[in-house]
Amino acid sequence: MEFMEDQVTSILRRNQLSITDSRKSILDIFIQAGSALAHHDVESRTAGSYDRVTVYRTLQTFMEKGIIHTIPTTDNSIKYALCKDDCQQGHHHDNHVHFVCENCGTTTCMDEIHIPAIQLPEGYQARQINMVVNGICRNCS
Amino acid sequence: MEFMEDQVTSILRRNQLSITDSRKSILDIFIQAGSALAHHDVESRTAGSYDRVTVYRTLQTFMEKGIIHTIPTTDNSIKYALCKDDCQQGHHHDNHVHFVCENCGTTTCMDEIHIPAIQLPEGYQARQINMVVNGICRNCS
DNA sequence: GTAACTGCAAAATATTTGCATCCTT
DNA sequence: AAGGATGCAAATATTTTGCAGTTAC
Repeated sequence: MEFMEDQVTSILRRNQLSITDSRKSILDIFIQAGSALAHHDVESRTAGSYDRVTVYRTLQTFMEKGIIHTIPTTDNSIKYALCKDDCQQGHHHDNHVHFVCENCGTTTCMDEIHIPAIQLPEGYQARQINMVVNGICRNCS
Repeated sequence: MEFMEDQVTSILRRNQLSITDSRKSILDIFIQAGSALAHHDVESRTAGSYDRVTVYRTLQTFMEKGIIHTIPTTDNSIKYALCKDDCQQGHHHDNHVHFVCENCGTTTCMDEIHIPAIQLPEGYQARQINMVVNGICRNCS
């Protein structure tokens, strides 16, 4: 955990969050993972170091600060992800593509792919667009 | 419920499901609603006529038969929807746009809007694409 | 020192499973 | 009549809340 220490504390500090073990640890887990994680994934990776309630509250705090965001899924699992650009630059842009691998289950944010505009019916106003692509990822193909 | 009786029984029969009160009733609820419903919504609309477990099992059965499908959401609610074309013609096409109103919470399937193609990075294969648009719907604008 | 964070206990909510009974075919 | 569907009870899983003790600043 030492390696990412600077990046982790920097993100927390920038968001006016006090630097605690659980926050550092959970944030580090996201950075190391590089993909989206469900509550359960986070919990299992902390290996019981922190109370389940702390994990819930930490995820919620990170959500409120915009450090992580949820990814829409068709099953009932809520997945959270830390998107590279958002976090390093401190501004949140939501409109990116998410890829869910049907083989390994990994969910990744494809920040670099922009979502094409679509034509909505009369009277509808879009504020945010999410695109979720299911298929086979690079590792599994 | 008499009005939709034919349509409802026809859908059930086509999917080799026995015609029971709860199935007719729940299917009718989806047809009447015209938008996506969470488990909770279905349950409250049955007004306690059926056991909660029956609702779970019925939704699962409908899912397996392809009568309804889930819609990706960013909150933890799973929403189920019956898409007009799918159900009337018995073939399932998943690639459509879903609109979630931030004001009234209604989720609708926009079957008529096709999802534009996107360019995925090397090695990724798309099988299904979901697009979820958040904004203000026609009724709320 | 103080405000905020954490852990524990417990409540509230959501989902699944087993089994006996009832209903559709 | 037989197989499948339902209701009930209960087990399991998930999420939230309150509060006392601890920690970051």
